[in-house]
Amino acid sequence: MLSPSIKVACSNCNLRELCLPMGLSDEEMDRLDDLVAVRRKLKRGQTLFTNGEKFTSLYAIRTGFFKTCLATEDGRDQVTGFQMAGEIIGLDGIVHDRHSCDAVALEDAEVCVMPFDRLEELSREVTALQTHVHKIMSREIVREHGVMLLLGSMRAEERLAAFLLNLVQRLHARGFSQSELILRMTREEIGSYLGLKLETVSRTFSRFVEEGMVEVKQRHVRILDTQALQALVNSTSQCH
Amino acid sequence: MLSPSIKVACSNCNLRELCLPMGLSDEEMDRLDDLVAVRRKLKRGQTLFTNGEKFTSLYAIRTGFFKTCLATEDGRDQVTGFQMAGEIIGLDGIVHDRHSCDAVALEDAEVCVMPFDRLEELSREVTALQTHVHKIMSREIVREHGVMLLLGSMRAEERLAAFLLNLVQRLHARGFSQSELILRMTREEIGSYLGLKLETVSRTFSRFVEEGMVEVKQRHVRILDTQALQALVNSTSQCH
DNA sequence: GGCATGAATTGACGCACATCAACAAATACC
DNA sequence: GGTATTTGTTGATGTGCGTCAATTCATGCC
Repeated sequence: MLSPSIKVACSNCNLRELCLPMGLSDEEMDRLDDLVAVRRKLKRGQTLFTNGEKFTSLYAIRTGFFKTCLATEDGRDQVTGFQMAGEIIGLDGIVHDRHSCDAVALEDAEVCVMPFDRLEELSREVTALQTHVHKIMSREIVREHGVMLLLGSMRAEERLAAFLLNLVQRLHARGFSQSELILRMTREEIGSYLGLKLETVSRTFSRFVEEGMVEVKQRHVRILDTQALQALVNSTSQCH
Repeated sequence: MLSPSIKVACSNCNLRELCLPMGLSDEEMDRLDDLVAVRRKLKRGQTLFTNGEKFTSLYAIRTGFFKTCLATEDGRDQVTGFQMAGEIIGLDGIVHDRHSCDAVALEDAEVCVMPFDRLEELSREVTALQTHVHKIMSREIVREHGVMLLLGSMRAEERLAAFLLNLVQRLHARGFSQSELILRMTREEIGSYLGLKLETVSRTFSRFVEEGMVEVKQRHVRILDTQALQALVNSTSQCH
């Protein structure tokens, strides 16, 4: 717990090396602090924004875990990503000034609200910020390329292995374990993200357990053999 | 053919309503013209950039048709997009200062080379340009969301229908027919993009023909029943 | 604390798409 | 202009994952 006397600001946020203020000078960071006027707390299950809603701000996740998902009229529901502390959501809204997906908190969360017009204004003056905003958007594009590869050409085992490795890697960058993680999402949500049915996700987990690659107790996962998972991911070659 | 006396510039490019200079004043457009120092011609099959190559510029397609694709060590090859005149490619390179995919000309093509550092510089001064760059990146993110939905939850017929409709819609915005198009890519490339094998693409085309929805003669496609294709796309609901 | 509800697991079965293969058509290349 | 190569079509067969269903296990709620 932060003592109430310590200002909640980018400059003393422990995510500053991962989040927007990465690489900014003290003075520049102060200006970014001013911009982040509001923080918003969400309970598990609440939506940060929804499809069709007017776009005003990007959101930097301070704590908690989100999913973004696309729901179509005909009842399809595709999870397009899972986001954790230090990551930025809302980029989808920029094109049409409306959000084109839903962002839902998968656990109690807090976000920094960054009004986009002010962010554009500031990034016209602070080159490092401009660069960083561009990189964040580009990173998202590249990430989605990876998901397309996964959805387009991987088998269930490969998809789940890639998913787990990606999660631990990101958690590790945030100071968590390289081998243990708690899934914040259901099997169904994992399945939606990976283009699989929840039963297939469950079965694939079980197969990983049988083969001694992971331990799974509900949402608690311990990775026992990272190498084996990694081998699974880059190896369609061996399978035929 | 342009007479040699007419300067090749954004200000008299017939794509200016679709490309970067959209919504810029004359003076601003002149400044963008200066930035586009080089144009580059490519023969069919040539690559504009490849995975790992140093990132320097974004490219605006003047003429021709491209695919971007991701090739992994283990021989997988995922087409991540098809791009036509007026569209911008190279955004993937911004994050790591290296391109993370290949861009290949599917027919003879010409692109405007836009050095990214100069583009950043100019977009710090020209607000409309800054906005537009952001929108272009956001649009790409949203497009990829759509592809994820397609790959994650659609059946072969739905995927191909969505693909065809998307293509004609974009071609139509460029002044081409709403119902006729020439595919610049092979069945295999379509399949890669849609997460299907080329045989499945071929069979699905044949089924569309049987049902009178399209005419297909090799790469020449005529859409006979847009409604039916559209109905296919948004209707998992009916299929179970 | 017990009941209700949602989440996860596991099995049996079916199907959409992949795979393998043969052939036809178009295009590229001497 | 004829041959080689690439691209596309179609059929037969296989299989990975989806579907349906039953059961167990958590979690939340009076």
